[in-house]
Formats: sequence, C-alpha cells, structure tokens
Amino acid sequence: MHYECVIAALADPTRRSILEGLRGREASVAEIAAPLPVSRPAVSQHLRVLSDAGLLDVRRDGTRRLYRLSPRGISDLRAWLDTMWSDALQSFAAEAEARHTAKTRRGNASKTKDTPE
Amino acid sequence: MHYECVIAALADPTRRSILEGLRGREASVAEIAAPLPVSRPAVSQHLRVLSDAGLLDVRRDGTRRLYRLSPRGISDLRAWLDTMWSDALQSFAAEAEARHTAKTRRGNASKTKDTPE
DNA sequence: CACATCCGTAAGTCCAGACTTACCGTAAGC
DNA sequence: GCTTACGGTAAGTCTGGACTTACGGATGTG
Repeated sequence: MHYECVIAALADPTRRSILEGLRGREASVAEIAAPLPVSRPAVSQHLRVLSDAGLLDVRRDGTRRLYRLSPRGISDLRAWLDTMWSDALQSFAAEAEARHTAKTRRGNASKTKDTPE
Repeated sequence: MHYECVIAALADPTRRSILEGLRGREASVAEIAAPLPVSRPAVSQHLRVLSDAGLLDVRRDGTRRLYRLSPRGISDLRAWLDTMWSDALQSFAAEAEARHTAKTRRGNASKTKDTPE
C-alpha cells in the first residue's frame, strides 16, 4: 500500500514483464510464467510482491488463479511523485516563463513572490 | 533517461532521503550527507545514480558541487505509468460507472462495446 | 609555495532478494 | 476412491549493489 512497496515492486525487470503481460487481460499463473525465462515458483513469488503492493488483483477459477492489473497501488505512487516534484516542475516552468518574459524585453511585472526565499 | 533507470534510482531508501532533502533547495554534497546515516562517498555514489537517471542537476561553485532536483527523469516514468495503467484505470472507471448505472435501475442503454471480448 | 577543504573514484566486504528444486494442499476428471 | 493439473511455500544458493576505507585530483586561502 505504501508507495515504497510500489516502487520496490516495480524495480524488478521480471515483475515489470509480468505487468506488461497483463495489460488489458487477466491470466493464470501458468500463462503468465510461460513466456518468461524464470520458473513458475519464481513467478508465484513475484505475484505475491505485486499483489502486496496493490498492483494486482486475484480471482479464483477452479484450481486456477486469474491475475489482473489493479489501479490501487499506482495512485499512492503518483501522489508521492506529484508532491515530490511539484517544486522542481514549478521552478522549471517559472524559469521557462522567465526566459520567455526576458526575451520579450518586458521589465519586471512586480515580484511574483513564487519563491519567498 | 530510460524509465527503468528512474525506477531503479527511486528504489533505494537512502536515495529517496537524498531527494527529500533537496525539496525546494539546492545543497552541496557535504550538506546532503550530513543528516544521513551513511558516509559521504556513499552519498557521492548515490548522487551519481540519481544524476544518471535525470533526477538531479549539478552546478559547480568553486570546489563545491550544488545539486538540485531535476524534472527530466520524472516525465519518462510518469509516461510509462500512464500507458501501463490506462487500461486498468479505464476499466476500473467503467466498472464504477456500470455499478452506478445499475443502481439507478436504468435498463440497458444498448451495448456500449467497451470490452468487445 | 604549502596547506586545507571539497568531493569523486578504486577496491574490497557483506547482505537483501531473485533464483532454484523439492514438496504439499486443493480442485477437477476418470 | 485414484490421478492429474494448478499453484503456493520451504529451504538453500548466488549474484548485484549498497556500504566501507583509502586515495588522489581540483579549487581556494595563507
């Protein structure tokens, strides 16, 4: 649930391959493992990590387990990214605007108090 | 530059602490390393990884190096997240809307062919 | 010039975690 | 019932990478 778990889950290439293989469709463990270069137990362990991170949902169908992408985990990560980089993106935009303003030769239009520092 | 590098860079807790310490201000290596529980060379190595991922910009000031957050690396990651989870989020929204429609007791308003499967 | 400060790099250690094989529980088919 | 597919778990191996200390290059100061 915490964004740290989401990032850790997304950090592994095999787990990202699993996610790519689940775009738009659900699949059983055997179907997920088939195209991957690792054993099925390894896939089971990855599916555990991804589920714990809120990136996958499971559904039972007889003896099979059908996995699908879940939107739960992503919102946490996206929220962290937004708060973390809002300053950098704002200052970046401010600089771009400043460059543009400087190019148009306008004087200073009062202080915008963007960065009170 | 690739989003894989960005995720790998964000996966380490010490590197996330470095990023948190750089919110809204730039700092030298010694200033960044001071509150952290690891040695300064370790911080230098982390700064390398973060810079390679496009998450930091460097500026030289005499013998010091001033690091600051950079918006470059984040856009790649965000683009991947958006494409990866657009389906899941859309189907999630579609389900929510379907539930809402069902609750309003409206009959079927023709087939919306959302999921042609 | 000598000396101190700042910081990147080299080399080596050590551990989390991504793998493997082996095993067991469960559900369906005969 | 027995047997077979499916898949989660246990236990052990091994490698990437996060650390350390030691060193050297670059810049500023007396």
